[in-house]
Amino acid sequence: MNDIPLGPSPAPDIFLKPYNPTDTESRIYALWEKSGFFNPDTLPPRFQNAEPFSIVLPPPNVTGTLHAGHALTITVEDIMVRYARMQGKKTLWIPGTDHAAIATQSKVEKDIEKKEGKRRKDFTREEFLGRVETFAAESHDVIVKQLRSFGASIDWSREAFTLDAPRTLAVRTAFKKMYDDGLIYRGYRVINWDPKGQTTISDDEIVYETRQAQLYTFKYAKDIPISISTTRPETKLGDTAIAVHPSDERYAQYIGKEFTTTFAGESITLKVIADISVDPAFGTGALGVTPAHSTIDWEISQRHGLPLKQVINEYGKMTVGLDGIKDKKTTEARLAVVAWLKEQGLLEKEETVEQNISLAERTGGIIEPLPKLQWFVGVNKEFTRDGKTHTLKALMKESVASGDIKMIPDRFEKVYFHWIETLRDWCISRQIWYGHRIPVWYRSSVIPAQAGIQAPDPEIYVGLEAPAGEGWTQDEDTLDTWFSSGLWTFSTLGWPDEAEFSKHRAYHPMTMLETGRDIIFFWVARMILMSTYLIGEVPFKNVYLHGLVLEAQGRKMSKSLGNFIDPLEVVAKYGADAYRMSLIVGVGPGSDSKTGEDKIKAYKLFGNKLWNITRFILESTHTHARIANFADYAAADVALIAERQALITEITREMNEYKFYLVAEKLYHYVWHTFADTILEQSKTVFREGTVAEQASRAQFLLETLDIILKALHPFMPYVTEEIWQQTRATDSVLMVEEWPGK
RNA sequence: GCGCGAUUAGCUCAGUUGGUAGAGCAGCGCUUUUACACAGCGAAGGUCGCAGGUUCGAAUCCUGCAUCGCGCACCA
Repeated sequence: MNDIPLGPSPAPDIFLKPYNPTDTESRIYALWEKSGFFNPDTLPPRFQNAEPFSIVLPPPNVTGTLHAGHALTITVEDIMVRYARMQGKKTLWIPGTDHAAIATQSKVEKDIEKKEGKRRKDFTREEFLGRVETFAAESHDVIVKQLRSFGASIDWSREAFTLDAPRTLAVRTAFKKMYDDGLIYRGYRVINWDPKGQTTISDDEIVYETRQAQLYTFKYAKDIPISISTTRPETKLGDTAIAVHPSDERYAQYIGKEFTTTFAGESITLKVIADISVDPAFGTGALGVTPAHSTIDWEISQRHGLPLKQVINEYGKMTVGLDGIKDKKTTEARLAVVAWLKEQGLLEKEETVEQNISLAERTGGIIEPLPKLQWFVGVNKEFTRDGKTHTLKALMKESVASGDIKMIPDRFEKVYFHWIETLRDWCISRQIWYGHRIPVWYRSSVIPAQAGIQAPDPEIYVGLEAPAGEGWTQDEDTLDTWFSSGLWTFSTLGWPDEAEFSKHRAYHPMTMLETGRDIIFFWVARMILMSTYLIGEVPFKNVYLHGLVLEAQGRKMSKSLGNFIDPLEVVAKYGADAYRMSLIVGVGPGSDSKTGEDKIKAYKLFGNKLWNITRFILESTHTHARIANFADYAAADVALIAERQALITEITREMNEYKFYLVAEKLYHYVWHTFADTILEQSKTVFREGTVAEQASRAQFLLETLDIILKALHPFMPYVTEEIWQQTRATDSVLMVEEWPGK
């Protein structure tokens, strides 16, 4: 197959000009798409019975356009996919986008408020969703364009969306099964309320920020002998107990006693209880228990059967108290309560402390713990399958502990286990409109979601479609976006349609899951949960986690800082190959990296170097036909072949170990400083002064080495290598499906 | 508080199972020689965070410490 005469012209005209990525990239991507090789079903025959390699793209949020982090994701995955394909594997890479519920909705809300001064409540649910969908569609189109521009060799025929019809069926099926097994339940408890977004969020959607706060120490009343400390005096109107450590002798005499007083205008009754969660060394060693407005206190109250008293509403305003407290925001009420304490002579101490405050990741709202009726996934709830008892938490742990899932780098396994240890039930209902509506219908005189716990127990129906009969109302809430993305490895393969899923069964578990280390809990863990429970197997065999892409000074890229690099601009200026190389070289799995234009520019020059190397080889060998399996190599070339082979063996091993950062660097070094600087320079002498045999040998060596370089570099720099491949032969072969040069 | 990671040339980072340090970029000098000036050649640049220990020998293994970053927990 290598017997291809190069023809009379020394090198095609295109090589007379510097390499121009812009001219090449769209043309080459079109060639690949036309080849059908992105789709495993239309790969050449030799792939059809081969071992599969499967991977899903972490679906980008339709909240805007892709950033450098996405570019890294796509680059790493495309390297994996192209390498697997060149190894002859039947390669499937599934594209898709994520509706990203709360992220997208809050983005659209902000845009509408900024441009039109309107809020969500100024629209009907349908009108508002129309706006979100329009926005999501625009984002989607840009994202798809970006994915193509990066060179992603992804199967567009299988593109999915987390909110489309097949995925909706998957979500409802999963929900129903989990509900029937008792793993999804509805419960009234203290949740994380985001007053800004007007919704609950899960524990993982909280970010912490250290701020200074005032810690106040005071008595509730003159005749209550115990002092307590708090940074939130306004919540004390909702206190129903004082907790002390069981072995704290200072307070032993009060345990079991009850005190009633009027605190800042609100009558409160406090029972003194003993609980081991209280730290006797903190503050006064006594803790005012506010069951309705603190997760920890809620748990204490559950242990002791304490009443719950809500004094703050969904808007972060007080519902009880004196004038100046009632109907005021908590921050304002706090000062009023402190003033009242001073006035009453109850305040004993005020000190400044560092405090972590909880913020909603998406909206920045300060989390207000509130009691609410919500839907949860019970991670500790036992269920039986195949005669064995399981919990979701145990399944999640076992998947990694058993080695069925391997994490790269492996240190993340420890992080994962630690997260599981502290995992609590997952709150999955959200009071937002954009997302999967909860597939639950109620029938009663009141709508329970609005009426709270006081509502009479309604008739409940959980199913794939609305139930028959009159008077049914669907739950107003939507599901946490990660509920649908948790199903992603199999909802993209046809599940729950058995016939469809069985066609793609060989691809599941996926060979690889590649994503950012920052979503190991959000996504990786949730996929493991869903897959082990619903399919009975792990979702993937390997997890490769990459780090954050920071800008040149090591800060996170963000639009507000203005240090945001638009990947499309980078591609337009330097080409996708250069951008890909800059993201890979020197960046090991899991570690954060910095990008700067200098680095990208350096790899643009490298593309041009390869271009000129090709030109030189074509010009200096055009009188020699390519000879397959050439055997008469001169001694010097035999040595060079050995050196080349050693490199290929080494990088093949490193590719298998996912050390792409090393392979890219070594190839760069070999091409530039060994092949070009040394071998090509020396070849000039060979072609000028060597014997006919030496010249023939060298010509074959150069041609063969160029091909090997193109193959080895192809996963990293697909465009320029494919372009050279196409320009240097007359056949219609496509480099993308050539065989990797090493074993 | 618990855990993880980082600390190597001005910058960004390699350094596989321990054998007295490497690359890229930037900078400096020289060179316009017919693949490429989007280039070539050359020189310079580091007591591998600190302190101990193991070893014939440690950037590499062990212990402790420091600084930076991150995660989790706490957040009365």
